Amino acid sequence: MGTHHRGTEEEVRALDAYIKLMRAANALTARVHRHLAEERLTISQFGALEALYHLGPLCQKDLGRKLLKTDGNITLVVDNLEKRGLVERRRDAKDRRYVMVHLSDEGRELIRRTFPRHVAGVVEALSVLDPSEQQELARLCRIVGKRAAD
Amino acid sequence: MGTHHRGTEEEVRALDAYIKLMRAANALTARVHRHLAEERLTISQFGALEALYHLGPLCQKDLGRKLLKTDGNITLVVDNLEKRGLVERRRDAKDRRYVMVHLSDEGRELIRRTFPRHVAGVVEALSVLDPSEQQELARLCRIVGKRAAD
DNA sequence: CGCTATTATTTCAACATTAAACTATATACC
DNA sequence: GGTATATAGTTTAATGTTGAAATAATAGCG
Repeated sequence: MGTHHRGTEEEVRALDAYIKLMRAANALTARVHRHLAEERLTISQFGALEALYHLGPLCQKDLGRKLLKTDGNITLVVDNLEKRGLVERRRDAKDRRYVMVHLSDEGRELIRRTFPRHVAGVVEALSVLDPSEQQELARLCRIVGKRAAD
Repeated sequence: MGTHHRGTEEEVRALDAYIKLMRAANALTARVHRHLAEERLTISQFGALEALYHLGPLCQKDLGRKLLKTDGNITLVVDNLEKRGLVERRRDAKDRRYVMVHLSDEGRELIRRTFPRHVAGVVEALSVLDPSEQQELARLCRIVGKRAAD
């Protein structure tokens, strides 16, 4: 087991699952990032572009909700995407608190080109599990994630 | 399912598992960090202290291998722990390339006090799964992590 | 022995991330 | 209508994170 802790069975079991889950997440993140690095995209930038691509223009608050990130973080990520001309900020005329983030043509083209490779990478990484195992993994993670989130 | 992508069954299944795994890892990380924040410890700092506590003094390279982090990262994390007096750097006399990192008395006391609460938090977060589910989650994550790592 | 390759660590630039303080705008309600 | 409250976004300080370049020390080998 992946832990050096001497504890009850319950503790060792929970710690082992925890560590394995974290390592799997880290390893997957690193692998996915390898793809993205070729386009000089970070994972956060890719996540933002993908959300805008699939959901259409979003205000920064909603973007943060989708990506589970803080306001300040979204400000920076959008800053960096804007610098590269991949997205455009448009202040909402009706409620001037909101900043709607739109994909630029270049951003749309980039995410359209990049997304299939991302999908292929994820499929490949998870192909070590058969379909029912993938579904079981998703089910267990959903339960754990839901509990941990509250 | 957690994805808006229109693709083959295989793709949707893999993406769903991927997203659920990432969200579970994020949520668990945030929850664990809540505990640690009370002691003004980051997750990385806690990880380093824990490794030193359970494995004894390590050089920074080995610490990085345990925590799956880069050399430069370890330098910074150890810097911050050292500033707080929780660890001590000792240059190896035989091979002066190595810096051995030792827990200070204060660091040992802190991790001894903190670790049980960490364990309790992990046990609590995973208690939504029964024992066999936890083991299955660990098994699936181990497989995915191993593949993704190479 | 002396040169080369390897290994451990540090430094640096760029980006991520959070929490907290702050600004700007809009809403609610008396 | 004016004031309190809530919401969106920005800024700042601290830490993390990587990848690449730079340092320092050792090991291998002709």
